[in-house]
Formats: sequence, structure tokens, C-alpha cells
Amino acid sequence: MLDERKLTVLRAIVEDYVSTTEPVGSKSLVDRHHFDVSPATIRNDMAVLEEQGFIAQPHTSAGRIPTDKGYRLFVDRLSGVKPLSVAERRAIETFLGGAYSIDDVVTRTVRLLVQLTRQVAVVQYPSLARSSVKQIEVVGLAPQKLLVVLITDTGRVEHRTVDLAEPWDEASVAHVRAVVNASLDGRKLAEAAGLVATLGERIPAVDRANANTVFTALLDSLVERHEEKIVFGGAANLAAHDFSKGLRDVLEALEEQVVLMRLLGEADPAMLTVRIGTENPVAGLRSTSVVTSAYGSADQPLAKLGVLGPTRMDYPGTMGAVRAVASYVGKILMES
Amino acid sequence: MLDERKLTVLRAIVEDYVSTTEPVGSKSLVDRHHFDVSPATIRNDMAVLEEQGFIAQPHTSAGRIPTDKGYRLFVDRLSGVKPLSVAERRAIETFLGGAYSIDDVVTRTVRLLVQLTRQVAVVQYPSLARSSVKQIEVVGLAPQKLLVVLITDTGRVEHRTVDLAEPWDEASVAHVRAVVNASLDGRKLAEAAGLVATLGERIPAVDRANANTVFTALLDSLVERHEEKIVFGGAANLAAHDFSKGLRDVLEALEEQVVLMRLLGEADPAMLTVRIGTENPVAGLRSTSVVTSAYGSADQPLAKLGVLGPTRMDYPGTMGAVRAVASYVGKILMES
DNA sequence: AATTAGCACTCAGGGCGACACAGTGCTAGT
DNA sequence: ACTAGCACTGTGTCGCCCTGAGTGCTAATT
Repeated sequence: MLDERKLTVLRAIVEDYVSTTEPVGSKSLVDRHHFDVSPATIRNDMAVLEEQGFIAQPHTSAGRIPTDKGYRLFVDRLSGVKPLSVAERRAIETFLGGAYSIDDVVTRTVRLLVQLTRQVAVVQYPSLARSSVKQIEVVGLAPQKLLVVLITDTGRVEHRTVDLAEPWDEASVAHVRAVVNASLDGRKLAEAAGLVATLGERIPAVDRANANTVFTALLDSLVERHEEKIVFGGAANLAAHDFSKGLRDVLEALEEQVVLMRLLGEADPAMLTVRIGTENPVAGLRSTSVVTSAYGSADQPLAKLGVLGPTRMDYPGTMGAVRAVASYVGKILMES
Repeated sequence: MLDERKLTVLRAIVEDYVSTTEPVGSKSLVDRHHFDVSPATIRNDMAVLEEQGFIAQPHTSAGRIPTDKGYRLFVDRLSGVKPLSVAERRAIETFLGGAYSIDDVVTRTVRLLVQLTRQVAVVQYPSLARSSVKQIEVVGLAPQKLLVVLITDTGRVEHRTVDLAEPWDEASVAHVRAVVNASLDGRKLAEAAGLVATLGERIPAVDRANANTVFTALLDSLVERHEEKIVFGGAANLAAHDFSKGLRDVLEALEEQVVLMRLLGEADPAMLTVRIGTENPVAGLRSTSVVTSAYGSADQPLAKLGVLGPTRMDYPGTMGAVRAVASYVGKILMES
């Protein structure tokens, strides 16, 4: 029922609308793309496409714009992923290569995606699930204040300050430090978290209270849901497209960690996923599309990242950028 | 030349305009505020105020709106700082009290200010200028990769991953660690930074190359301009006010660290400062006002924070919130 | 059966005039 | 020094017309 030409028409409509932002009519369609048929024929095709719900007209005498369903078909069957230019790939490589810590990798990735797509970038911190305890430091800061530092073999550093009920003394702290390092060194974080509870008994009764406070903080660091730490950037690009009223909602959504979680969370971890307009799980983002991908190795994804923009976006280009960046970020983080 | 009543009129205009968003006329002015004179008299006053540049009319037959100069006078002489309610103060205290690390303090502060003022909050990370080296860790992550961790006595933790030219061995790393800790422990960061250059000679020639790479990373952590790390939040609140075209510029400015630096940097560190509209150093923010304050102790400010909103903002309220939050944040951070 | 030409139809957008209205500035009077 | 009264001015809005883009339909053509 949708022959070859109708699909081509749909593709043309999507492409034109994305680049011009204006409803596209039969006439301009045959002009810009060298169709061998007359506008009237195209109109018939468009009527069918509209009936099927792939395109719609804002008002009677206007051209057509793609519906979410139309974009969906476009993404699924009518377009591929546009590979980046060699120059772009190289730029990504050198830019990300210069990162000197996880936080730096994440913020650079955001900037990179913003730059590449001129839209909003969303990047989730890499999961600590596969990390192991490398070293734990316990340092006295003040008479009743300690700092607990957790270092993982993946180069992550987590820390907590701890307020104690009673003053600490050097020997006890050293002992606590020795105990935790001896028991937890080399363990996976999850594993280590399980062991924390058993550590109390190795501490002399007098120091037990303080030690437990330390253990609590440590446990906190070990189980912290890093997946929930998500950063975004490029909000200024939203203002360019005229969300008019919706902008408020979009910005609000972006500032809610929980919302961002859902946004990335429900995407298939194995591949590039595209969520178009109303397909979106978040109410405030019904007028936007999101392209997401996991990064890390294929079988062991570390976390996700993505790009958000108006449903009228350059899907092939955005997908290309997201895929490339995800791939490089994964590489950078895995080689440690 | 500006008698008592004229000032009162100006105050009334500012207050009304801030709350209604609409130009205010002589009639509504005498209605809402119980002036004992007729609208005509007020009109004369307004004519004078306009002549002096404190108010303006968008078009001939509209009411008046305050100019930047008018807001300036309002802030300087016609209004005070509105203290927060007891409930609000308590909320601040408990909310910030729950923070468990510097990063946490900063992000909570942003959220707090956003909540309190319903505008955009900007918070600068506390300076490390007064911190001293507490401990330095050097940990091997991979054959040619190390992690350098710097812990300060103020509970800050900075880290860098280092890629080496040649593989490391345990003994050398231990030696490097011992050397840096022995030489730098207890030093102010600036001081320590100066000493790093002298450390090379204490390392055996064979390890010199690797050690220098470590030193570079360490130096980097020591001198990193933390003042330049600035976080903001509440962008959604911008959409509420109708910046129309300006919004783009404002968002762009907010995403530029450098711009934020200038924004906070040029404010008087000793007290609450208000920068109104065109007084603003940043071009894109000419339609906004910024209320900033330093936090930390009075003589030793740690950094600055502030709130940004449309020139038409509730100055007394915003100033109250900024002052209160700055005070509490300072308290939290200084008690360590 | 598919395509095309021709034509009537619809609707957003822009320009125009009329009107109401809010708010002003001025003048003359208290 | 204040006020009442009044003429004046510019915005916003409503209705109107017109234009132009783009459509859908029908009848003719391949």
C-alpha cells in the first residue's frame, strides 16, 4: 500500500521540513527533488500518507509536516545513520583524549555532543558496577571530623566527610584504615558493600561507635547509585527552536535527575535508540525527540548518553554523532 | 529636588511593576497605595521622575516602568533586605546540614537558592587558597597508568589520572609517594605548588621521567583554579519571564564558565552587591539583574554565590535569600 | 490503472480603518 | 502646592478585505 514513490515522498517531506521548518507543499516538493511526475500526483500520494497518519497539515491550506509516526517510519526504514567526517572523528578523539579524570570525561562529552549536534546533550556517569576497591583512605580533618576516600581500580574517587560523636585518635584511625583495606581491597564494590557490615567486630569496643560512623559513610560511597548522576548541557540551543510555551517544561524536565534517568533508562542498552515525540515517557518532553546510546563495551555497558532536540531534528546526523561519541567515550573509559 | 513623596512614588512604582509586570499609571497608584493626593499630583511627580531618568514609559499613553537607574535608587535608598522567615531559615539549615561533601554542599546550595527565589542560582566552588595539603596518594591503575589523589585539610579531594611513558613498579611509586608526602604535607597549596619543581632531584634518575609526569599532574591539581568552577541551576525559571529573544543569550551566557566568572568576579567580596541591567559586565545579560554575595568568613571569603533574574525582580526578597544562604554556607564550610 | 490539467475552495497572514481605553500633559482654578 | 477638567496620543482589538499558497476533486489523457 505504500509503494516506493510514496516512501520517497515521505522522506523528501521529512528532509525538507527539517531543513526549512516550514510545511512543505506538493509544488516545492517536485521542484527541489527531481520527481518525474506532476504535483497533482504527489498530492495524491500525500493524501494517502496523511490518511495513514504519517503526515498532517497544520491547517487546510498549508503544506504537510511529518507526524511522530512519520518520523518513526523515516528513522526505521528511510534513513540510515550518517557517519561523521574524518575531521570530526579526529576532533572527537583528541578532545576526549585530553581528559584527565572521569568528571572531565563526562563534561567534555557533554560539550562535544552539544557542539556536534547543536542540541541538548545528556550524559550519564559511568556505572561503578564493574569497579573494584583499590584503596580506602581515612583521614582526620578536625577533632571530630574524618574524611573517607574510596579509590577504585577504574580511577574513580569518591569521598565523604564524617562527623563523629567523639574525638578520634591517630592509632584508632590507622587501625580502622588497615581493617577496611585488608578486607575490601580488590573486591567488587557490591561485594565490598556486603562485607562492610562484618567489619565492626574487628574493631575494639571503645572505637566501635566512631568506626561504625565511618563504615556507614563508606557503605554510602560503595553503593551510591552513580547511574543516577546525569549531566546535561546546551540548553541555549533549545531557545533557538521555537518551543514557545513548551520550553519551560523542557527545561524543567532537564533539571530533574529523576526525569533524565527515565529518559535514558528506558532505552535499549544494546543499541542506538530513538524516541520520538509522544513515544517519550516524560510528559514535558512530548514535543522533543531523544537519541540515546549506551557506551562502554557491547556486552558490558557502562552507562548511557544521548541528545535531545525538537522532533523536527536531523535524525541521521544526530544518530551519527551520538554513535560516534558513545563509541569513543567507551573506548577511553575501558582502556584503563 | 526629590522630596519624600516622589521617592515614595518611585518605590510604589517599582513594587507595583514587579508584582504586576505591567506599566503602572497614576490612577492605579493612588488606588493601591493610600496616597492623600490626587492622580494629577502624582502625575507631576512622575513627570519629574521621568525627567531625571528614574522611570520611563514604553509608549506615550502607557503607565511608567522603572529604568535601571530607578531600580538602582530603589535598592540603594528605598528598600532594605527582607529577612527570611524563621521557617525558611530553619529549612536552609537542615537542608545544608545534610551535605556530605563539598560537591554536595554546592549542588544543594544551588537548589536551595532556586527554590527560595524562583530564579536562577549561581554558585562558585570554594577557593582552595587557604587549604593545606593533608595527604597525597599515588595509586597504580594499569601498567602505564597512575592515579594521583590530593586530599586537603578542608576535605577537598582532587584527582588526576596520569598516562606514563613507561610502566611503573611498586617500589618506585611508593618512593614517589613518600617523597611528595614528606615534602608537601601540611603546606598551603600555593606553597606546595612552588615546591613541586624541586622534587625531581630526590628521585633516582631511572624513575625521573615517570615521576615528572606525576609531578605535573600533581601541580595541576594544586594550582587548579577552583574559583573557576561555577554551577548554576533554575534555568527553567527564566522561561517564565518573557525574555522573548534575550533568553537565548542569557542561557548561552550561563553555560560559559568564563562569563559566570566575570559575573561573580567583579562584585565586591565584602558585601551583598546588586548589579542591575546595563550595569552588568556581560553583554548578553543586560536585561537581567544579579544579586551576589561572598561566603565564608568576613575577612577570608571562600567564594561567591548569587541569583540572577529579570531586572524586574523582587530585590528585597532576593537579597534576603542570598544573604541568608551565603551566611549558612559559609558557616557549614568554615566549621571543618 | 495511473497520471495529469484545470479549477474551485479554504484558510493564514497582512494591511487598513474604526473604536475604545488607559494614561498622559497642560491649563486654569482653588 | 495641589487639583479638576479636558484635549491628546498611541496600543490593542475587532472586523474587513484581499492575497497567495496549497489543497481536493473531477474530467481528460496516456
